[in-house]
Amino acid sequence: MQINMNTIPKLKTEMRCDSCPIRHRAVCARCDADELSLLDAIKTYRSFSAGDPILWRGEPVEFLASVVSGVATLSKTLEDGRTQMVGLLLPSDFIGRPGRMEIAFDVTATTDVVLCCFDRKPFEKLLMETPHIAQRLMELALDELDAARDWMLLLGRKTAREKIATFIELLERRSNSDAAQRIRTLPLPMTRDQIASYLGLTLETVSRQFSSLKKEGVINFSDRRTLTICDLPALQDATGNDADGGLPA
Amino acid sequence: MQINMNTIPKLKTEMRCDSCPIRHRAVCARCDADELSLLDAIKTYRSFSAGDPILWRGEPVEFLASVVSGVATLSKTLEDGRTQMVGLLLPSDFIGRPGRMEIAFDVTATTDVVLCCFDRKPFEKLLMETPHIAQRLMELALDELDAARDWMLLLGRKTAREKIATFIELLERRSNSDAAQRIRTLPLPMTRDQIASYLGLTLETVSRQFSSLKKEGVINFSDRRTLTICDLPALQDATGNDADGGLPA
DNA sequence: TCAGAAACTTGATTTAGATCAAAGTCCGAT
DNA sequence: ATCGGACTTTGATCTAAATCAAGTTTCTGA
Repeated sequence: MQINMNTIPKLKTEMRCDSCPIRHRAVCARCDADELSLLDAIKTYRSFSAGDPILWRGEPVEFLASVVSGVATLSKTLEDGRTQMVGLLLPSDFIGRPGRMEIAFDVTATTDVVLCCFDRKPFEKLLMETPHIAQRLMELALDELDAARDWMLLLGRKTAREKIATFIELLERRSNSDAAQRIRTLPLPMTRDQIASYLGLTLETVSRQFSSLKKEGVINFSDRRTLTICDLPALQDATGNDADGGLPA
Repeated sequence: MQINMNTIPKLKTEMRCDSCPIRHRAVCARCDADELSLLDAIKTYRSFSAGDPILWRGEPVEFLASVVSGVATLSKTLEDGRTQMVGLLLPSDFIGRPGRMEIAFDVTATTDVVLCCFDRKPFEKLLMETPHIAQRLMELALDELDAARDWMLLLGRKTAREKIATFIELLERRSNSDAAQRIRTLPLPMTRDQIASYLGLTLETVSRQFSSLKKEGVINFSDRRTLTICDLPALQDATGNDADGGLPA
């Protein structure tokens, strides 16, 4: 199944940027109407099914892209096959690095994914000429760096329980669930195995920790991919993070 | 000892950018002579002694800076005191985030450190007007992101031995040692405790792994802060990384 | 020059999570 | 409707690294 971003057919859908779900968070967030139309002119949508590889490590990539919908993962592998997920790509996240064709990890769709892709050459030209795009890209990169550092703390020092609680809290925070709902339901976008890979655990440990949080009434599963947070404060308490968190949004 | 970057006296040394050791790698790397003189006008050197805190988490910072010499660390702490180092700052690395006063980690000097500091306001202005600076800053941020992802793999999946070997190999790679020397000697810029914090281990495990690599003849210590790599291939083999590594430099 | 502290090493013991193993559940395809 | 495989749960056992505990070496400052 040698599908990848370079060979997948382009789908020029009719979606207008105005009504794009990630319009105000993605790399185009700061663009005005004129700038947006420049991006619009070079964009192409591509779709991937759950499980499809999107990019492979070391392979040259002709595109840069924003995730429009769905969830993709970045992962790295040691020579003997141990793998670690090094990033989750959720809607509005950006894929690719200007000025470099190769990436140092594999990108895989874990749910059905739609990408908004930009051909490298014209995008890089636009980047030079459009500070609003360059600035936003920098901001996204720095946000990812912050997230990567949070994850280093998790991987290096948190217990299995804290890792699971942090993961659930992350999904909750990045989901578009109705704000002040006390009981929140969210789809788990990955298998236990993939969650384990993200958290530096084994799938058995992930399963046990889910079971234990469930027994304590902190969470519940209506089905194994659909999670309910029954006690958000207890969950936050279990993350090991400082309670402060900074100013209210 | 409430020393920090905002209160430390500025030392306007006479060093000219031309002869600066990080001229071609730091945020100024792409600047031409004119651009360099703009940076020169707003730069100030600040010195820190080994052990000094440079910045604290959450405190507003009036400066952005490049490391000129010495080694500093970024670290994060959980509420109960467990800490994880989330970055090593070596000469040419950049500190600070345009557009945000606060940082999410502590910065500490582990050796004597000299920073080349830029006042936030004029630097951000310059950033807007000077694509060569903005581009280089983006490149540095993306390099750090790559490094952070490598470290996530290390923290999540490597054994203690692999972590130590990777760490030594990193120091070797980033040191300016004479290129094709078969036996290389390098100073360890940190204590065992700090190394443990960087690698997600305890200091005892760090010590044991050093001892074991020493017994095998892979490394040697002339003094506990001075390391000799006796068998670089064996060391690289012990990192768990792919042998390929990409093109020769 | 020496006392005390900080940094480091090494050994003994414990433990969180990995590994090994066996069922149980769900889902899509015939 | 049911078969087969992918995914998940739970239990038993093992182990790498943490923790606990002495010592030893090196550095610092009086």
